[in-house]
Amino acid sequence: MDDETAPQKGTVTQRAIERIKAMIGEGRLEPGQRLPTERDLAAQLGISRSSMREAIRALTVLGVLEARHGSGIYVTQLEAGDLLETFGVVADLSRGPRLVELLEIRRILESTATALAAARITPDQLAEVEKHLAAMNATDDPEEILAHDLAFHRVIAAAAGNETMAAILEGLSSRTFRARVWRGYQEEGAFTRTRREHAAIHRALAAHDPEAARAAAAAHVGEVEEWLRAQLGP
Amino acid sequence: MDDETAPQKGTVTQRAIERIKAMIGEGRLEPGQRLPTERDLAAQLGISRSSMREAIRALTVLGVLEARHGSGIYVTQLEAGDLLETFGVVADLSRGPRLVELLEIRRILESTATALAAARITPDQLAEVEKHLAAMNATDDPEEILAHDLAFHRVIAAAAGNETMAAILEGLSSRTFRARVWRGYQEEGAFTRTRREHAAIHRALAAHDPEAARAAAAAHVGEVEEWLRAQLGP
DNA sequence: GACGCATAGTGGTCCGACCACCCTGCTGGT
DNA sequence: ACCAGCAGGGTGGTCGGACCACTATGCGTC
Repeated sequence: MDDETAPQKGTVTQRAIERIKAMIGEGRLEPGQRLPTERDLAAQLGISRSSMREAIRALTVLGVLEARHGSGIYVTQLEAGDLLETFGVVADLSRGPRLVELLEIRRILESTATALAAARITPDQLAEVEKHLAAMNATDDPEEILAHDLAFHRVIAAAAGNETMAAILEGLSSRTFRARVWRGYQEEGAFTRTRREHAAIHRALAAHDPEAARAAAAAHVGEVEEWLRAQLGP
Repeated sequence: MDDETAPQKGTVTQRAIERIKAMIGEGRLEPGQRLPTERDLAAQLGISRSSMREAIRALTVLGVLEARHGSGIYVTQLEAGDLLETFGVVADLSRGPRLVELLEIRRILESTATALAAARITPDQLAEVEKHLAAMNATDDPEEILAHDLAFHRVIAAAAGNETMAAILEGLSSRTFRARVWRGYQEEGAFTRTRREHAAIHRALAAHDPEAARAAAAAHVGEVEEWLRAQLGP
């Protein structure tokens, strides 16, 4: 075995990325822990600081590491939000048929999350849902409506009790993604329908009726899905 | 307005990443297209080649760009597989309660995908499912069983017709993730139960019975989920 | 004891050089 | 005329060093 001198697979930067990921996976680096300096890390792996910086940058955008200027490099808490932020990138760069696929996934997850929320939601959380519902119906500013719409679903996802699912749904509802689809959808006077659907979701949540919540959420997303499918069609 | 000279938000590298992402989002860079050279790009944005390289590396690990040594930098096809490869990183670095959450998501998506597959699967695809099913039952080598198990579900996900969902499920079944959970699960003699569940899924697919397929797949993943939940509990 | 400043250490940026690889076009032969 | 082989230029990959911007620590001062 000569793994001592020449592994030599791929670029050095890629190898550095794998090495650091492995350290975290093996538990040698705990969440929140501070890493050695860039210079030390580069020396340890026998590569230049430039290459090490590229590796660190890559792991930073993946949400695994966090660099604090003047302080050091730290492992993130490795929570769902940290790691799944990149999911929003997928939504932002997707177009055409893939947008429909993403909405289909959102429909599946959102309906399940809403059903779970119906069973588990607390009075406080329900009050917050109602707050955003009221705010959404009290204004005509599309920006404000969109913001409260996002918050409405975010609270519900949080109430479902699965942080990972909430993070994914957050990515699937990222500002640019929603804005792109919402614009055209709302231009067709879908406001009243949207309000009716939101009211139905809220009713199911308040009644703690999971099946009704699932149906209402699925219909809510499904409406947009159908509209988008028609847009892309002939 | 002085956005001409000093946007100055975040690091220059971060800004470069956003700029390139924006170019793709606005359609100024098409999938498969070749970018200017690192040196030219750096000059265009007024930054050093080092910083530009970090930005490119970051977008490379995100699956947005692809660098070919000696040839140039290209935009990927931006397909689900390219962009969601990073989803596997999440699965690899997750532990404890988050593993259960990931399995819960996999149960939801896998059951839906299997139901869709039951309605849409072609004879050819069904034959491939049977091939892996037979191969899985014909050996005792855990490695081989795992490989055919993965392929079994991969074919089903593909038959569901949603490439994005298939890519996510692929990430949720990545080698290291499955290996870590499967090892302990199978050590408890779950082989026969797994085989029975796989047979049930195949039966539902062959009968083109979506509801039966959904139930069988949900039970299949749910078994592992329950086992893992028990492992983590007291 | 609390405040403020000097200082060492860290990540952020830039530069210039060289290497490894790919592609093209030319050259030489058949 | 055609094709194989080679040589060159262009590209990403790596390296080393220098300097800047920011943070945190500790010491001195009040």
